[in-house]
Amino acid sequence: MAKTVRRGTGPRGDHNREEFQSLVTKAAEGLVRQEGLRGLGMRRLAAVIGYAPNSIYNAVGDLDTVVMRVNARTLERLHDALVTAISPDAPPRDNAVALADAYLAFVQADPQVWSLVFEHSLAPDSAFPDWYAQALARTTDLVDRVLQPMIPEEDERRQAVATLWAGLHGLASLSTSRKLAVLTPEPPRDLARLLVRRFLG
Amino acid sequence: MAKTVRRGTGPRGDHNREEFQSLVTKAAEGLVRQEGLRGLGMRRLAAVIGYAPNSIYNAVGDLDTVVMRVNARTLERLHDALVTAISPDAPPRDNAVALADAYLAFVQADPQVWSLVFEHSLAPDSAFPDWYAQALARTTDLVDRVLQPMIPEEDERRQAVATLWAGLHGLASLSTSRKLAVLTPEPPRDLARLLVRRFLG
DNA sequence: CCGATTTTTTGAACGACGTTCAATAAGCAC
DNA sequence: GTGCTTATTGAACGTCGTTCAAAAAATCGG
Repeated sequence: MAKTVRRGTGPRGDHNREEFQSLVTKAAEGLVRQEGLRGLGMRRLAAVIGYAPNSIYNAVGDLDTVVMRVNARTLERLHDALVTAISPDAPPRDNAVALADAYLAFVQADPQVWSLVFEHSLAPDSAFPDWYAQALARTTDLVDRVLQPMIPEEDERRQAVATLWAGLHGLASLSTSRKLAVLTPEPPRDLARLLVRRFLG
Repeated sequence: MAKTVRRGTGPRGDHNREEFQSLVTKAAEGLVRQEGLRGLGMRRLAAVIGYAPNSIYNAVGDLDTVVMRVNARTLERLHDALVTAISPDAPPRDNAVALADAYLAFVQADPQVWSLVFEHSLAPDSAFPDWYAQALARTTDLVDRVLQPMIPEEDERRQAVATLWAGLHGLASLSTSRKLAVLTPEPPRDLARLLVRRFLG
């Protein structure tokens, strides 16, 4: 015995790089889910996964990078949730409403993690990350495809997608920060349906 | 001489309590305007106004309180900007579009300070501050009055106000975080007009 | 006008934080 | 085994928000 005692340094061999990154990301997501952005700290995160902070710096990067990774995962999860909400043979209008419903359901089920995507503001001089733009485009493309039969013209449809997307975002954002309930008792899902129906005429 | 030398303690008599609070709020607003939420720190704020951090704690409170005060001021400024945008004898539709324009112009002119209102998320267990709800209601009431001739029924109008307000917020929010330009090259003002026009039929 | 009390102001300290440095140990190629 | 790369760590640095206790100015009662 006493052979497996850690002496403090050296690789453990428990994870390869990718596994460790995933471990860090999921642990960070859990912290945010329970206590929000304020609950996510480097030392705390390291303690949760049972490593020293430096291991996170080595394999992932600083706190901003960790947040970005959580956000990337959130966008993927949102995309998956939206995909299962639409059915190819349903009327476009129904699909649009179903997308709005799924969006708000996703946000309501995981408000703190979703909020992290927008609470975290990247430095205004740094370039917009490519993977981030792509993850966003992958999701809004879903809306684009749903609207295609209703708005065949490309530019017009792109504007409609952006506007509807922003509208849903606004409803979700004000909802999670309790600024929507102050204005009206209606659940955000009803307002989202109102928005989609009125916008699509 | 040397009579006016500060020896480190005791009131200065330069400001009464209200003036000092206003001084702190405006200095904090300036810091946020230049460097965003990350640029606002207690020690830095104290240094800017030439006092010790403790004086801010004494007269105002902790950093969260300072942020709240800046946000209250921002909502007031937004309200003033919106009031001057509408004219009582214009068609309601034009006033609605004018409100949207003024909103987005305000955000574009002061994006960092405006973002602070939504970046700062209050603790989820604490009660929603009354003055905050009132400042919000004061502003959305403007929208309500503008829509009154178009949507006479009260409940329906309240929902329309909330939805439009959230939609504008979403456009502004995605715009300041550069997440809207990724989707479409149109300036947010055009999308806001699209939203208002389509929504109001 | 003076003494007591309240209010304002401060330096110093505390604990926690993000991040970096230098050292050490494990895994790996040959 | 030997040398090299990689993972891992404790300790340190500077900064931060906040609190404490003391001191000085303002205020008030007589």
